[in-house]
Amino acid sequence: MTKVKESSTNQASRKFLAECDLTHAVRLMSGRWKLPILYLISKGQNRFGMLKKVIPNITERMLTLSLRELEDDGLITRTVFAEIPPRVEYALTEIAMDLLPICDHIRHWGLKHKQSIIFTD
Amino acid sequence: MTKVKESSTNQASRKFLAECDLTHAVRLMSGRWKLPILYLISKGQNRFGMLKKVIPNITERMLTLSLRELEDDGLITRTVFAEIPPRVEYALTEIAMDLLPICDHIRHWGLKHKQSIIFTD
DNA sequence: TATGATACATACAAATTTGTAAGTAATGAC
DNA sequence: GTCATTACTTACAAATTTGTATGTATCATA
Repeated sequence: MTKVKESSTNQASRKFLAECDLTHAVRLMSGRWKLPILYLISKGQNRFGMLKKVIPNITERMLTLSLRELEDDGLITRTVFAEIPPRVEYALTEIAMDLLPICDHIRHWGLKHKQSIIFTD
Repeated sequence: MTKVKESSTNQASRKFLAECDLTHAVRLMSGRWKLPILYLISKGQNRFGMLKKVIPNITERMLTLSLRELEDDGLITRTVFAEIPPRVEYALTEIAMDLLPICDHIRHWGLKHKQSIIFTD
């Protein structure tokens, strides 16, 4: 969620893990607000103000940071319109749209997992 | 990776997000070493020492913490044998095995994403 | 000239995750 | 009695992520 910092074991293993396609992918989804944002954009909530309204608890700062990261990771595009007051629209990229059906699988598994825990504890 | 701390906005939104099956699921996979560990256990690397050997860069502390969390989350089981030197074996739970095919999807998407970035930058 | 609307930016602080270094416990082999 | 083996634990520190509070820019409208 921030810039690259100094070199360290931390950075080294991050790089190492990025070589694996799986951990690379999971890292892209890993910010707290990333997937909610992606999902909502796909549902038409494609402006800063809209997202702010529909995501409870998110702060403007985190919304900004998350949008920037999603953009840097090639998951959303950002279009600025030369209007006042400003208008900026976000949209999913193709690769992000490919992620949506996988998210359905993950969501389904998440529910199953919740239920499996109820019956185990 | 640690205990529950004081109440805060942070905790509040974590709880909120856990209500969503998708973010709940992603959170389970989100530790840096979680999926590598799960994968390796599924491939027969089911002891502490084995995992330590085959996962470059991981520290004993992180391995311990990750294994504990996976256990707490119901993704692996831990079996202690009454031997000296100690022998402890880990195994995937059923719900964790259900995750494996989904991981294949995610991995495949991760590769596609990497390629999409190469051709865009 | 002041206000509102929109989409941010910035300085700072708290919470969380990850890493470093050293130590523990049990016991059979030497 | 010392050592090796295995699977950890603990105190501490660094790095990363998330949150709080406040400020900025533009221009049309009142």
